[in-house]
Formats: sequence, structure tokens, C-alpha cells
Amino acid sequence: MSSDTVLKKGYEPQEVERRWYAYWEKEGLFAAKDDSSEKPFSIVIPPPNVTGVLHMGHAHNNTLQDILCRYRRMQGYNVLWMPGTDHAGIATQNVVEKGLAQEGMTRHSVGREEFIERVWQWRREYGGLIIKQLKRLGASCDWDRERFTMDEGLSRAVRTVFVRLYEEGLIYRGDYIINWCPRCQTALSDLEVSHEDHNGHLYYIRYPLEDGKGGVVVATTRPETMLGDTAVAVNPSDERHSSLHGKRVILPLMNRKIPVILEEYVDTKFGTGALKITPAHDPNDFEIGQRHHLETVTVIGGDGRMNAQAGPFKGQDRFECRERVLEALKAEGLLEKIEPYQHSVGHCYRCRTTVEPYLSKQWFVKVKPLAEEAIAAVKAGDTRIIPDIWTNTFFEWMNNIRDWCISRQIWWGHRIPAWTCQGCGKMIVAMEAPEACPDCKGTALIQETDVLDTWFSSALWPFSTMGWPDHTQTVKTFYPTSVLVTGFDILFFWVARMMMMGLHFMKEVPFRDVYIHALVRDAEGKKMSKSKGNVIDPLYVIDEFGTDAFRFTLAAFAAQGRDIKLSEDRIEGYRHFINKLWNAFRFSLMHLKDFDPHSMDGRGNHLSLADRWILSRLEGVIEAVTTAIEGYKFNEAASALYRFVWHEFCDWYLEIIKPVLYGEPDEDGTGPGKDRGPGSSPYEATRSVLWSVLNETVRLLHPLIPFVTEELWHKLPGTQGSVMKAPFPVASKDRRDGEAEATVDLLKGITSGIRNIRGEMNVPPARVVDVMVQSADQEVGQILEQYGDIVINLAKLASLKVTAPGERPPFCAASVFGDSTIFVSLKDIIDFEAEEARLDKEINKIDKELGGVGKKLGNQDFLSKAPEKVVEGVRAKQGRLAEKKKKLEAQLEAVRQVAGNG
RNA sequence: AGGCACGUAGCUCAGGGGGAGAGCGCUACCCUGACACGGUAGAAGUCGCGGGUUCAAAUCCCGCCGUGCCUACCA
Repeated sequence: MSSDTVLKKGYEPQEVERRWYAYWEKEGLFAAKDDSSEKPFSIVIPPPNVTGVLHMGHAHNNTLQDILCRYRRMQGYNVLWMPGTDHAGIATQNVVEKGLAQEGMTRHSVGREEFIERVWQWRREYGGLIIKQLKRLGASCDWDRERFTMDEGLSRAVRTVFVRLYEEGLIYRGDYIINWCPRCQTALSDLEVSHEDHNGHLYYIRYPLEDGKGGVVVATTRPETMLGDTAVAVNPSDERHSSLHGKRVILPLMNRKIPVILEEYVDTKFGTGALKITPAHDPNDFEIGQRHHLETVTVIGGDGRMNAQAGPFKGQDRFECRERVLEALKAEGLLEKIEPYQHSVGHCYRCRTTVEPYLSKQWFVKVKPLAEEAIAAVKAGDTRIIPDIWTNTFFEWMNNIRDWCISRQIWWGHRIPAWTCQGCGKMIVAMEAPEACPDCKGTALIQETDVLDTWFSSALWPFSTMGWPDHTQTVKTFYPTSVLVTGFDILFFWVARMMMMGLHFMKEVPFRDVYIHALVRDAEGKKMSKSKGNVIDPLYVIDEFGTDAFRFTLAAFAAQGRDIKLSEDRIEGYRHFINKLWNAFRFSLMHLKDFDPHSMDGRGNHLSLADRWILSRLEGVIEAVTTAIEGYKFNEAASALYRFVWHEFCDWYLEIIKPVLYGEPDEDGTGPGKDRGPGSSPYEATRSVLWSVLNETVRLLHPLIPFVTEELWHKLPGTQGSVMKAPFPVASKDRRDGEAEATVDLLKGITSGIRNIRGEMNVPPARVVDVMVQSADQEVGQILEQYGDIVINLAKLASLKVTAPGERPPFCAASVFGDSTIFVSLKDIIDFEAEEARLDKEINKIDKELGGVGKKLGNQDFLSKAPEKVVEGVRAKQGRLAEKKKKLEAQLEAVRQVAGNG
């Protein structure tokens, strides 16, 4: 290829991607308009943690959002894709604390204010990393609007919501058993605890009766908690233990006398039917304790160590204490037996430490009333969950929801806007620090030291990012958002809570659609996570294969309802696709150098069969892609585009028009014919169709693969501005051409038949062959008369003759397509044995099919009960197969005769 | 413990009541003036197992086995 080539031989993504992203940003193409007559389309990004680096989940999630945004933008919508990051309370605090530890410090040694300053510093330094990475993905967010959950504006929204919910009685404070992480030293919500099966033991411990006459045996998995026992419960209906009613037992090791109480809750079938009660360290025991007014004895401290109430065990770690308690019990002969027992144990979702049920003063949101609103909204269809398989899961959870513990004993986060008067003890909840106590006028007010659960601020994200509580134009234009794209792993953490908060404060759902996509998993189907070390780095993939290939892969994988197991081979396959597209342009552009799109008028009269066919197919793919994206079926959009570009446009259209473009000489070899080559009308018509198809295909592909399409768009003559701003193609029935499609199908069938023989019979690729097609169908004859050149060209023929069925030409291999028999002349190279084998194979295949069809048609029930159309279809098929078989058998017979004679 | 998915070609996965599909891999032939990241042709699957519904089941229903996930206070 010479210097007149417009494109390089292979697509090189790196430089192209950098260039066009900078261009999009510079031109302000991602900007949304607060005030516009265009229809709005809005998405809020699921804010990645500031501590985050781009992982596969982000890549997948944001690719899908970007596809939707680019698609809508091209359709003329006023698109807002709102970006931002989450302060990620515990996660971020842990990161900064680790840094401190390396310098030999702790957060306590630097103090609260200094610590928080260090976190901000950390964020200024590293918090932008994930944003940069999203840009490499091609994300078309309106970056000028980037928000952070700890921004002043969002913090104000948080305080506003807190104060209002408190005033409405939907936030309360109290002493309850919560999940406590002894390492993070904070409360966790139920959702922040992940349960894992654990192979532990069930220990049977004897508690002697006070009166010395026997005792009772209880079973427990956590013997160390016995130090805080304040009762033993039995079921009142359990006759085995009726003698214990009203008695007291001695708590071993502690020598405390504790009562035997009666509780329906106790399961008579489990263990011994006697349950030790530790109100301070077990949520059920806590409730039982409240019912029976039991004392609570806390024996484990917030640091996971035994406290003073644990007597001789004071200062021991909870797990060490477990061993010591068991030893002591054994020594006293009170450990009856130990059974292996599998049960689930809660772990902190941030640091994996075993969570401890812990009695403490915490803040809660009363969620029932909020949940009811959310359930009603989904039932009413105000928000659709897609795929709707998740709707039930959503209801299930919302119906069984429990109050949400929102206070965290960490420093990084929104500090709870509550103050306690040191004078009279009054609690004041307010937007800003009050000057004095409204009751006693005292000025010694101390603010609550706890901060809010990170998810509290995320719950407000759809409207807090738009400027709420102010009445902004952004809110007016873009709330509710059009769609939320997210993984099911945060359906409860985030989606459900946004629904509740959005409905409560905006009186309107936060999003019309929730598209729940699959999770990207590793090769074994395990969730990718840093702690497991099984992550594939998206940036590596981007460097290796290019962003477009990566995005196309993610889209192709995004079938609803199935998880994604990413494989590099697949990405490589789609890189080849991008390259194929690139080269289709490279070829086409060689022939479009001086093309002027304004010269297209009147081409309609000169459209060739291939032109009409590809335009018709283009309609098909426009329709398919549009339907697919509208229904969030990204994989269907990807595969429709793939098939069209590769297997229709490249494989057939470009091959068919080559002679027209190159101006192949007429058969007499005197040079370009009047119907071919530069200057001829068909040539100009084909060029204009080629241009149109490329033009529309690039636009169709752009939402999925933005970079390469922008590059190609600019190489295409006559285009202006960014492809981002070009309209998304609209399907129109006028270009559908059933006749052209049928005709091309026939030509493809004949061509494939000949190619099959060439391949199977080992005809040298360079050798041209003579072909005769016999058909009783006059139309077939006409088509081949008119368009035979296409077959001659594609199947490398010396000549093509078309006749009515008649005398069988000798030394031929034959195949059948439709009602045509195709004879390929192989005079000196025919291998009769091979041909016999090939025909045999064909006939066998047909016999198999005929068997199935025959069975159906022999079935009286089928004939009478199946729809007529189906029956007719099967009959027609039988006819076709029988006819084909007859023809092949005749040919086989002929071959055998010739072979025998020769 | 309950719930939800999934089990289709060697691998990764689409599809989904009436003709088994794609990508990668594999085999053969081809450096044909867009592309060897390519072309043409080919081999390869009783669609997990067992029942049921139906004229018809890979597809719908039930059971089982296997895998994965989510939810759960039975010590």
C-alpha cells in the first residue's frame, strides 16, 4: 500500500484515545444544560469510594452508563451524567490510619482535628485517581459538576435530612445490641456484617443448682460470654426441666446466683433445651432480658478484651478468654461435652474481623414507614426494576427491614448534629451549633462525637448532588433521574435507601428505572476483591487491548441475569473486531477520497442490487440496536453490530462491490466497462451508498466504542464536528427491501455451494472453474443471468451457465441449493472417490433430517392439532429435502457410472 | 435453614415450545492490491440426570445432582 492510504494498516488505540478525550473535554461536549427545551435524561453515577482504584465492577458499570448517555445525547436529549465520589467513612479512615501507623502514630495520638485534616490531605492527593481512570474508560460525565459526599453542599443536605427525620420522630437514640467491630472500634449496620460459615464447637456446660441438688446443662458456641450470664431459660412446656422452675443456679467461675426463667422462645429440640442468657452480648438474650427485667453484665469491652466484670479473666482477649474459660470449667468438671458444630459468624465487611454483638448507645433510623412508601412506589410502577427478577428480592427485604443503626464511632464522616447541654442534659438537634441551651440557657454544649454511616449521605445522592435543599434549576430539570445503573450487591445498601429518602424528601422517586447488572467475577465465578487477590486490572486490559475493545467486550457480556466471568481471549476477539472495522474503513476511504456527499442526489436510480441489499440490512441493524439499548440488552446490541459489520458489510458487501470500485475490465479485456469504474453511474451510486453505510454505522457504534468511531468519523469526507453530536440513526421502513434480500440470499447460497465444493474437493485456490446451474425456476435463471457476475467473482469462476434441468454435465461435482443444482466442472482434477464420499455425507445428513420430518408427518395428532402454518412448513421442508436428496442421488449415480467407465 | 440464579461444542458464553448458535481454540487450504488482529472450507454438542405437561420440550412444570450467590438471632 502506498502513501495514498488514509489510515494506518492496524488500529493503534493509545494515541487516538488520548487525543479524542481531550477534544471532547475541551469542546465541552459532556456538559448538561440546567435550562433547556430539550428532553432531559439524567443519571447519577454510583459514587466510587475516594480510596478506590478502578476495578472491573466500575468498568462494567460505567461502560453501561456511558453507552446510555452517549446514545441519548445523540438522540437529542439534554443529558446529565452526574459524577462524584464517596467519602467512604470506615474504608478511608482505615487507609489513613495505616499511613499513620507506618509513622508510628495512631489517630488518637494526633487527635481528632489533626486526623481529619490528614484525611482531607490524603483525599486532595489521591482522591482524584479513580476519576482519571474513569476518563480513560471514555466516561462522558459532566465533570464540572463533580461532587463529593463531604462537600459543604452535600453536608448541608445531610444535616437537613437528619434534623427533619429527628423532628419527625424517625431518628432516635438508645441503648441496644448492635454489631460491633472491635478492630474498627465502631458500630456497624446489619448490612455491614457479612456472615461466613465457621467450623466451631458447641460446648455443653453444667450450671449447678443453688441447693446443691443437681444442675442444668446449657449449650453455647461462645463460652466466654457465660461470664456475663444473668439467667438460664427453659421452655415452660418442657417437662424435662419442670423441676427447675423457680430455682436458681450458680454461675460457674463467677459464683453468681442467677434465676431460671421461663421463655417460649427456647427451642426444646436444640441442645439440652436450656439456654444461657447473656443480655449484654447477644441480641436475642437482650430482648429476653428486657422482658424479664434482667440485669445486663457487660464482660467484653469495645476493644474485644475482657473487662473488670470478667473477674479473673480481665484483660484477656475474647478468644484467649474462651480457651481459659474452657480450661477452668474442665478443671471443675463442669464441661460436659464438646461437639463439632458449624454455624455462621459475622465479620466486619471492611476489615474481616469477627463482629461482636455489643450493647451501646447508638442512633437509629426508624425505617418501616419509609420502607412502606418505597414498596408502594415500586408496586405502582413509579420505579421499574430491570430485570424484574430483582423486584421480589427488593420487596422481600423491604418487608423484613429492621431499624438502621446510623451512628459510627469513627472520625471521618458527617458528625452527628446533636449537642448535649452540660448543665441540664438536654439533647439539641440542629443544623448549626446552638449558642445556648434553650432550656437552661447554659452555654456548655458538647457535640455528639459519632459520625453518620457513609450510606446515610449516599442515600441522598440523587438530589443532594443537584443542590438540594436549595430549589435549584438542576433539580427541576433533572430530578427524578432517568435510570440508575448498578450492581445487585448494593441493592439494599444504596438503592433501597435512596428510594426511601428520595420519596420522603422529594415526594418523588429518585429514578424511573433501576437497571441491575451482573457482577464481574473471576474465572471461578468468585467475586473479585482486593482481599482475595483475584482482581484483573481494567487499566491493564485497556493498555493491552484498547478501551474500545474492552468496552465492546463488557457490553457483549452484559446479558441480563448472568454473572460475568471475564476472559482475556474474549477481549482479544473483540480487539480483532475493532481492527476489522478499522480496515473496512481503510479500504473504503481509498475509494472515497474525492467523494462529495452533496453529489448523492438522484443516486436512487442507479442503486445496484448489493447497494439495495446493504441498505436494507442496515435498517435491520438500526432497529435491532435501538430496541436492544432501549431494553438494556447491551449484549444484543453488541452482537447485532458485530454480525452486521463483519459478516454482512465486510464479508459480502465489500467483496461484491470491489469490481465496481476497481473497474474490472469487461470480458474482452478492453478496460473498464461503461457500467463499472470511476466515472460510471453505478460507480458513483455505490460510492455514495458505501459512504452512507459507513456514516451511519459509525454513529450506531459510537455509544459502545466511542474512541475509534470518533477517529473514523473525522476521516470520513464531509462530516463535521464530533460524532457525539451527530444524530443516532433512525430506522425507516423505506430502505427495507425484501426482494433485494431474497435475491442476495440466493446468490450467497449458490456461492457457498460452489465454495464448499472447491474446499472439499481441494481445488487450488487460484484456479478458476466452469459452473453450470440447472434450475426449473425461471426466476432463478433470470437472477443468475442478471447478477451472475457476482457469483463469478466471489466463487472464482471461469464461466457460469444457467439452463433448465437437462443433461448432466460430465466430470462435475455437484451441490444443491434451493431448487438449483450446481455443477462445478473439475475435468482433470476430479477425484471420484472423494466426490462419492462427499455426496454420501450430504445424503446422510438429509436422511437424518427426513427421518425427523417423516416422523412428525406420520403423527395423526400432529396433523390435526398443530397450527396449519407449522404443518405446512414441515411439509414444505419434506418436499425440499426429498427433492434435494433426489438430485444428489442422481448425481451420485452419475459419478459412479463415469468412475466405473473411466 | 430459607430464597434466587446457573448447568448448551475443548474453553468462555448467547438463545429459548416446532430447522442446535457466537467468540476463542482445533483441522485443511490460501501472504487474492482493507485487514494473517485476515480469507475460504471443515470437524465437534442425545442443550446436567429422572419424571411430567404438550401433537411437539434444549426451551414450560416437578424432583434429584452439581455450582454460585443472597438473606437468616435458634444458643
